[in-house]
Amino acid sequence: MPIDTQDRLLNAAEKLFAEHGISETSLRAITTEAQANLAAVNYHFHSKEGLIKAVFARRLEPINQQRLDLLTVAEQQAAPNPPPLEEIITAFLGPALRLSIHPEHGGPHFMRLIGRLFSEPSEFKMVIHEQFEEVRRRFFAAFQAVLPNLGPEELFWRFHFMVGAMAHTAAAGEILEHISGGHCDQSDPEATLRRMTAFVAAGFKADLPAA
Amino acid sequence: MPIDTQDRLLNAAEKLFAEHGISETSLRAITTEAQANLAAVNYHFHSKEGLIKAVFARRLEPINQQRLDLLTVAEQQAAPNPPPLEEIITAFLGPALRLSIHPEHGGPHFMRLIGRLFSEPSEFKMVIHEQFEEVRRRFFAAFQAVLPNLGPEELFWRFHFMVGAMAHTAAAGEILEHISGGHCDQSDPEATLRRMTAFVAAGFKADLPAA
DNA sequence: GTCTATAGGGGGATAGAC
DNA sequence: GTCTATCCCCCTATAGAC
Repeated sequence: MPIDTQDRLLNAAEKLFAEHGISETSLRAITTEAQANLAAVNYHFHSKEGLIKAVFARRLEPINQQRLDLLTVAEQQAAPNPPPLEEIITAFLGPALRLSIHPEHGGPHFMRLIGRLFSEPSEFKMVIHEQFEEVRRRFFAAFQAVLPNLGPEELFWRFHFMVGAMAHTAAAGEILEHISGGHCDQSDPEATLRRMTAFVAAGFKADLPAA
Repeated sequence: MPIDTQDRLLNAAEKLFAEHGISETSLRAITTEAQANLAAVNYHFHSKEGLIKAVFARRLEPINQQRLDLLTVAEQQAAPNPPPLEEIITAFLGPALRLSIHPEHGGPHFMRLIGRLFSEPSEFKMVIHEQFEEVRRRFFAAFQAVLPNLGPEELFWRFHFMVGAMAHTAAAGEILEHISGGHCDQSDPEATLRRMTAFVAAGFKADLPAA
């Protein structure tokens, strides 16, 4: 069955935004890729900005919902204790890292987009940060529960470092394989998830640096 | 003494690129900010692309040179043993994180630019990756020497995670203070360096994840 | 070296026919 | 809902006077 024009536009925009950047992608390029008419974007999304927001909204909500669900399950299983650190980290990183093997949820294209998102100019970021509000709050509380010896400042920094490792990996795309001389294989997201979780968990558990 | 037109253009471009993004910044905005004529960019740098490359070249070479120098010193001090892990990490992260307090070397503007660089579209990245070639090679070897139990694949991934934490922090700018509710203070780069080093060093030393 | 003026192209958005 | 045609703006780059 054929895909709706609206979805073809979203798919084309997602792909081209990820490959060339948002500002670098013209509506003309998008409508050509989607085999739609130039005016279709304005009809369906009112403007380029409307299209951009729609591209992100379509994917972000499910990912963040999945994160919250996984965290909830982990918390219920461990109750009344807090869930182990590694499980919290996996609940956060997993849904994002697994994107690459779910073409029906954007696959590698959206993964690169989301990785790049964090370093976009501030105008774009503001819209998106609201989407992460609840996720940040819930996970922050979960981290505090298993790491009671870390103050909020230190904890926030470590959370930030984790997001950096994740975003950088997501944004890297196939480039990573090239610069590593073939050492880094991204085709298995579960393997990447295990590596990243091990690294990040150790970082969270690190001794406080000497002041 | 007044500053050269060429430098005013580089400074203006650096600032505006960091604030709004490269593609989003027009030569008109740059020449206005620099109080120079529109044609000046083409006269001094031949094209917008020439200006972009000049903006990066001016700052990247000194940073990477400093990294190599710090690594060399650490290696000489520790010889014939490899330098401790923390010193290698500090040699890599320090020159980048300290940028923010050196206005004469671009300060916070270039810091945000360099952080964003890694997630720019591939066209920009290719030019830049060559600049990092030697740094990557030397540091990779240094890491291998102190962490002989890690295979090249695992080591490359951890190197990658470290770069992610650094780039994400650099790109975040003042946003970080807002979203952390004031918890994260970026005004002291040495404190950030200590935090990041502690986190990353623990990550490097983490046990291998179960396959 | 620095300016004005302009060429020449591409962009987003919209009106109005179908 | 979809198309064509077009408006109007802003962009980069350059020619040529000073």
